[in-house]
Amino acid sequence: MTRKPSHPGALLRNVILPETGLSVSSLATRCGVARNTMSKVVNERGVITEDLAIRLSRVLGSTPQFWLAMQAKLTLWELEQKNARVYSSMERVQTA
Amino acid sequence: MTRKPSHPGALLRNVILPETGLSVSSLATRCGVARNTMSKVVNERGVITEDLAIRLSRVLGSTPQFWLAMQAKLTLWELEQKNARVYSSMERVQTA
DNA sequence: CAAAGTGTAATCATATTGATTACACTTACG
DNA sequence: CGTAAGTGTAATCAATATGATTACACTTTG
Repeated sequence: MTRKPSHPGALLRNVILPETGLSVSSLATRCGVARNTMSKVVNERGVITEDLAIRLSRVLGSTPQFWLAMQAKLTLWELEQKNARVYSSMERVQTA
Repeated sequence: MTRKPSHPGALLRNVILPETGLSVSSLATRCGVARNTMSKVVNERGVITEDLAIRLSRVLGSTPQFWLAMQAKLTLWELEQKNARVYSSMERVQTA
């Protein structure tokens, strides 16, 4: 049981926006999404979808996989917490 | 522009199911999902969600990230094809 | 003051996800 | 033969997710 992985929005908010000098609004505009959508992500109330991962990578210059992997770590962690019972009841198949 | 990445279902269908001797039905049961859901994935008409990635990793013994990464490659490829115009119209921010 | 940026909420249309149910087909086996 | 198990597939449905739009109130900066 590890610590809760950080939300991609934290990286945007704490590092990338300050570094680039971009505002939430301008990042949203550049990515072609609503300001609201980007604000939710930056404030850790929204999810990085495949589409947004591509858009962020185009504008900010990393790979879509980077953003998706960061989001996946968090989503997987939350799911494991929520469904721990269910998951741990499943048995591993013998690899032969 | 690379070739279309293979669907995770192909790996299940061509390698893992034969290797383990599992049927689609029994894999579905072990994973705790409907037979229908698993059949769609195996026949490349369904998506590996985070939840299913965890279930598969529990039963088959790889990491959720493995299944998600494989799915993501395909999903990203399809998105890039579909929205090529939109994505290529976005400008990269100067890294300073 | 005014303008720009911000967080946030409500609403809405659309899409996704997965269970359920059903049908038809094949294969194995008594 | 017939019966059971496995299969692909489709329709339906409920629950959820996603994101645009609109709106409001607040802060900061010129």
